[in-house]
Amino acid sequence: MESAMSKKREEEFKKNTARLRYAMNTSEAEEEEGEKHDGLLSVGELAKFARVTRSALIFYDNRGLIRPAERGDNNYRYYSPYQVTTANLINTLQELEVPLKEIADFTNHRTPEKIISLFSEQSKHIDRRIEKLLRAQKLLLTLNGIIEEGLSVDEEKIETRWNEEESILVGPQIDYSGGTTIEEALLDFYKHWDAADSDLDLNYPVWAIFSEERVKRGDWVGPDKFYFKMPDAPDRKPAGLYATGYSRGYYGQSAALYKRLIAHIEENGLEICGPAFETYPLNEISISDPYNYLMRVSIQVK
Amino acid sequence: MESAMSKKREEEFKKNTARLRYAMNTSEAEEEEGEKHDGLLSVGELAKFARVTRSALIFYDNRGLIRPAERGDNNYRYYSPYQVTTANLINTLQELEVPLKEIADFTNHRTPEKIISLFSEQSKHIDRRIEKLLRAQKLLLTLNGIIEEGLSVDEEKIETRWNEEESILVGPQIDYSGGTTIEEALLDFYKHWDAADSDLDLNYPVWAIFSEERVKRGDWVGPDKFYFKMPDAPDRKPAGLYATGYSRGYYGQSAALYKRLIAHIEENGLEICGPAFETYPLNEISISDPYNYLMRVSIQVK
DNA sequence: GACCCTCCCCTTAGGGGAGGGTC
DNA sequence: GACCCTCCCCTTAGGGGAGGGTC
Repeated sequence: MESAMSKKREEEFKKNTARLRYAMNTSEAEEEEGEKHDGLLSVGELAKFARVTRSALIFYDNRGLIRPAERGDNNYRYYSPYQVTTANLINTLQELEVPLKEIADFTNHRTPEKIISLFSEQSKHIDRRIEKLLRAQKLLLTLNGIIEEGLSVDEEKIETRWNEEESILVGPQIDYSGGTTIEEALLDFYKHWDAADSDLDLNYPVWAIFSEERVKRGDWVGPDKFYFKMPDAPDRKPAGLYATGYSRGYYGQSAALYKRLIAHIEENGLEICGPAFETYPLNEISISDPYNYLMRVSIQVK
Repeated sequence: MESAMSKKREEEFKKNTARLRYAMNTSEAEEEEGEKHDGLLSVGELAKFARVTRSALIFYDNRGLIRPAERGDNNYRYYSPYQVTTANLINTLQELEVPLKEIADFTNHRTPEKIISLFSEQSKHIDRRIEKLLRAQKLLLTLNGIIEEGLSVDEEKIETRWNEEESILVGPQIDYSGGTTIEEALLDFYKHWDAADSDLDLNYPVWAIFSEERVKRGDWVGPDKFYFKMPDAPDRKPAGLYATGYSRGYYGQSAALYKRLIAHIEENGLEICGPAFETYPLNEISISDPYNYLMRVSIQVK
């Protein structure tokens, strides 16, 4: 590694070091005979400064990532304090999930140009990772909001209330003509968005819409459309007056709830004026027993 | 797991399903004899929708994370489309580095309360991770700026220019009275900040200040203070006129450069009016040969 | 031909000793 | 007593086959 050129520099360096020792009031003899390692660090010490474990440093030594500046007669590792920088750099790259092999490649053949391109690539990578984390966070908070609502609700009562607009992503009209089952329709829904936009976050809950006409007909077996309940989506569940009720059961066991809702609507002299939204605030995400999911149906009324 | 209560619900469910089959125009016989798995997914299909590999799903099955809804007579795995949700949730938690064992614990004993606390804990965790990433990014971009400057510079020329203020973090005055070496002083510098603030980012480059008096005396062996070159730090390298020169060599081989700088200052009728800042734009981070680091000395003049 | 099944071996980045020597 | 050394075995989350059966 060291060229003839740098051999020359090394000699010059030793002269300088001698001068330095003189200035620092230490002698070469003192340093060599007693095997002192002034200003050098043991593994444990470097570990402390670089905030890694001893075993990690031994591992890095074996992998050629940071070789100790010296080995004592006792085979102890002695590191120069400048190696704190190197250890820190390795840590930073590790945090960014650069594999050790790549880090070793870089540190063993480093040039300013390579380092610049490594760093700016990693910086872009950080941007992408932050975006991903923010997306995941939005998902978690959305799910939490839904579950909290599910817990806070009076499951027996049917109420008619004003609901605000909600951001949703609605899928295509479901076609049952070929004997399609609900499960197949749900798969088609996933396929639809999977094909449409590979960047879409398919992790949001999928719920169902029953058209006004279908609800009035008393046909609440298969929904008209599925939709994602997700923020920043292009579609809207319209604001308005909704009669809302709850029930426990598995997906689709909503017939009794629809009947109760319709009875309530009639008793209160209201009229259905929009689709029904069938949602599952407590489903397989938070409930083990599949026959105990909490469903919620809201029908737009006036 | 399934209680007596839910046994009853299951029966009810089967009645509903029968109704559903009727509505959907399929018969029970058709489903049972031919071993059709309508609306169910094979491993490969679920893998596609959930955006994981087949082997990951097999692994999850073995670990009890997602068991297929059914096994065929051929021992094939068949998943319900609702399990896409579960798979997605597992993915999200994995991205957040929740270990599989913990995920399994949660999904096998999930309750709404546990899920809420898991999600909100993870959400806070995301905040912390984003902070860390932004810190790492700031470091990388700072280092890149320094290296780029090192590459773009004319190493031969000495120039006197106006420099803007720079944000730095200055360590304590170095005491050489006990025969302290520079290496030991550097260690003390790290120890100082390590003890002072455990949250400090010690990964920024460490450079040296030589006081005006020391420079004028021609004593450029040991610096007066070390400092971190870092953004958002409390101290300042003052704005002003600086004579700046470059040289190649190892740490501390700066004597010749100081002499050239002082000669330049005298020739140009300038006068030293502040400390010298000795920095290493290209050091072990980007250069392999330790005798070829690029150093830069700036002396404040008027 | 494309999928699916069950082994079985391999990988990354160390952690945690055991057994023995050193400051 | 606190550190350091070199083995050596173990872990997580699968990936990549081999060898054999299924749609």
